[in-house]
Amino acid sequence: MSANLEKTYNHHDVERRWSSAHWESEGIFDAEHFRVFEGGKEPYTVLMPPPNVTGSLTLGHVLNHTLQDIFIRYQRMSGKEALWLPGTDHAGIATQTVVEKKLREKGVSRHDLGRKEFLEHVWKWRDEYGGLILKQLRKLGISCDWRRNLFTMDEGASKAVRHAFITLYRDGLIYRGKRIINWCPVSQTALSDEEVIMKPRKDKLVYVRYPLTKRPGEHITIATVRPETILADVAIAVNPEDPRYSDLIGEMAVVPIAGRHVPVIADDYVDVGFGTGALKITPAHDPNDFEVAGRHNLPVLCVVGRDGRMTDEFGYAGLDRFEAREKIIADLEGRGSLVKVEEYEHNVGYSERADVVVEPYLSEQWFVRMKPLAANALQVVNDNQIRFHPAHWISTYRHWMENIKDWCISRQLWWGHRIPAWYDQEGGIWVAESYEEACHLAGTDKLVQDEDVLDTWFSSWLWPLTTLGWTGEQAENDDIRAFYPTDTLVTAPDIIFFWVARMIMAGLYFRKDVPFRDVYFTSIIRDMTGRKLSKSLGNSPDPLKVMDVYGTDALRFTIVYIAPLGQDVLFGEEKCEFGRNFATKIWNAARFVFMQREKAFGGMDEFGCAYQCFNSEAMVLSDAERWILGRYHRMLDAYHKAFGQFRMNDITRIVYDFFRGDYCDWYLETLKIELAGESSETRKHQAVCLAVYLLEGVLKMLHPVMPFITEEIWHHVLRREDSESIARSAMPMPETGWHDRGSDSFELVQKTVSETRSIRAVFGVPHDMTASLIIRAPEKTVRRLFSDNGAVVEGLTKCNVSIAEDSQRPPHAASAVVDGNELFVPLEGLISFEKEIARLEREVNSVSGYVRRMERKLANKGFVDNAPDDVVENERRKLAEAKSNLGKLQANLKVLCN
RNA sequence: GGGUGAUUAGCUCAGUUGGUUAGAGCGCUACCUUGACAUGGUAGAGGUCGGAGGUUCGACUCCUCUAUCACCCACCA
Repeated sequence: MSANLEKTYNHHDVERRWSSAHWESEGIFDAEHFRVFEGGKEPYTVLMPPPNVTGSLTLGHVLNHTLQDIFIRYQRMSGKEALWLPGTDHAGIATQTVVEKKLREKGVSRHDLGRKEFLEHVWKWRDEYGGLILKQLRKLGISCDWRRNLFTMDEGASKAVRHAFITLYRDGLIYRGKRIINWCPVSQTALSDEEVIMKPRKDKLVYVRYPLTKRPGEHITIATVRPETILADVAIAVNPEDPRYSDLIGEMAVVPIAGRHVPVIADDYVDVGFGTGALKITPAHDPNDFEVAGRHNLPVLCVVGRDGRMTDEFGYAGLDRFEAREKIIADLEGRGSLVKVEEYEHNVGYSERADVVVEPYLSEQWFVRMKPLAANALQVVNDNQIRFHPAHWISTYRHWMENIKDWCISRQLWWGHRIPAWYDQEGGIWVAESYEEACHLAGTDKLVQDEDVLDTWFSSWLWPLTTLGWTGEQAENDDIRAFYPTDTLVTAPDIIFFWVARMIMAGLYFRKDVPFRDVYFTSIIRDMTGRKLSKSLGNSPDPLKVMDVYGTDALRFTIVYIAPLGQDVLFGEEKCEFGRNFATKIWNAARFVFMQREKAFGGMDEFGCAYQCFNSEAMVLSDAERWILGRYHRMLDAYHKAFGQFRMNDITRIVYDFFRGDYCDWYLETLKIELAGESSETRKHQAVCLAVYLLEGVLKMLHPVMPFITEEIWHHVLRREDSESIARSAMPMPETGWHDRGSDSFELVQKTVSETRSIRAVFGVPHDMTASLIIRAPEKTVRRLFSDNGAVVEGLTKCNVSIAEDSQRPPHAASAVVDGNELFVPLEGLISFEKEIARLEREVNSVSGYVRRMERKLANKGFVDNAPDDVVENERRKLAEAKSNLGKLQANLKVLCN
């Protein structure tokens, strides 16, 4: 490897050289429990939210996994034994749907194949395509311990699921019951409440007349949006307080079309103000009606089947529920039962996956009793044993926990963990690890296993345990002892209920300890107009393409830079220019530093020797160097603090600002001048060492965000083996006290340079022309500062500098005042007096306005009496400085006006 | 109906316990291809911080009300 970098930064080469495959073979990212137990290293663990096996990489993954990688790399470099647990989720409905769709293209349904053969197809599909997302994640450069990759259907995880189910069942927290659940007519399975999305929808509110049995000619009118369920009506309900209907309570009414005689009942549930104040009761097709029916001992009739088609005996059977609705409205009208139809917009539940209206469906399902689990899970968050970032998610979490309902965990699918329950011929339920065990318990071998599988999240909620090898019966091992509880969970806020809350419950229940300490909720990524990214909108850029065009580091840096804690992110791939430009800048700056190194030292060996002995404390520093070291340590301090506060976009901002604004724009520019000057060789050697030292520090700080480019450059800092990694190097720590060492005196030089450059630009002094700069500095220390930095000022302003305590003001000069020091740039032939007068007048106005405000402030007794002394003192000092500057500005203006 | 968050320059956003004349990137204007970098440099124009009130010596920052937008939760047919 040559000592310096290639002239042009090529991210493809760099990413190829330091690929995930390279590090996997070196075992660089592997974490071991013995290093915790015997090596005394502190553990740090991140749980990867397992992506769906059906998935491919989205920008959401990019943000999410980059953040996790940043945490992991940072902690690894901070000396912890950092473990990142990867894996994939079997994603029940999603995967089954994908495979069924593929089969359907060949004209085969899963029922044609049968359960066993269908599952073979799913496994085959998973083996073939299931690794795609992990491959893509590797491209992102994330540093997991890939040896521990877990799939939620692996044997260990499956064992854990069975154990969890059995334990909860024995503890009375899982039960089987007949309830109204959310039914997806497309996937033909039950869903949990969380899998139902409420969406506004326009429907018809239909007013229907029900004749009263014993009062010929009289009737009661109800309003419904689901007229097709009239066929299953078992009562009419009114509010007991409603005077309009009080005399009708106890009467019988006739259900149109069905001809059924049903009672008029009174129930508080009915809202007097809605519709007609009378409500039809259809227990099988509405959860509220089901409850009302329970209170009044009413029968339950069902007219909609599992496929969303009618099953009634009134001539609608086989019709889709929405077709039946239209037909019934027409039929009601034909019979004269229809009063009127109103347009009505209301919220309707849709199936998350299939995006169809969910059918409330009465069926036998398995449920988890959530209230007892929620109590502890809420407690640990209230007690700060688990911290949310940003913290405001606690109120959302709390609200859900306090209003929690039982969790429907059975799914009428084939792909998933089969429910470990068997039924005997009398209908008795036997929950056991295996058929054999169930037979043993039941005392018979005539048992049939429950056909259903478990909700995917029933395995996900055990993820913190199963990834560490917990199977329930095998509840203890070295990994769990070393790494549980895990530390940081990074996840999108939309699965706070699905996953985060339930993991907390499971951790507390099965391990008696929280599953993690900190939860970082990532931003939701939107397009530039604020819309959510989605495949159907076509507004979702392909991250792999973005990585290819701009570079993986550029994408990682950009997305973290623009993603503040707790805020949505508007992303357009052109934003990655920002990260790409920064990467290029780093490359070029490093190349420059290495060039200077080569000039000063010749060979890498000579440099290596000097660099390894280098100590900035033992070096005689220039003002610029003292300043940059002060800035460096201040930045380091801010950087580590930002990590502590989970302010991830701050860390990119902090390093970016330092590197661009301070290191490149000022410090490297002064370094050029220093090295071109007359200093001794030793001094030049030290200057180069310092430049490399600071560069290496910045590389380490950037490494968690930009792993590839920092790795490449780091390998050029010294001779290093390919097996070595910056990822295993030590993160620099801040030293305080640089402020006291006068690190800010260089700022006066900077201000002087900027003012002088401004004058040159405003008056159009040609670039190749050397001008003069006269500095009138009343204080000796300041004159000393300028004379020490004379070459720097001359180099950066392209002016010959002269310094004096009280020099004559040249006649044709532009002027400026910096901290009480006057700058004169003689511009014979170039100066426009009008321009200069206008410029000075603007400045005088601005400063005198400031002075007036400050005088008013300090004349205010309330301020002087109430504000802290140091604040008042500071304001006095500022006023004095401004007044002194103002006086000098006015004097210079006066000279011009005469 | 309840809850949460946002509102600062043309655009996208910083502004961490209230105390410098409110900052950056992109875009824009002018100048510059100088031996790290035009994916760059230097200089410049451009906001009074959604609106109204209040607390305070002092408010972009705290409180109240209000407007707009976004998201989450909620069984009124």
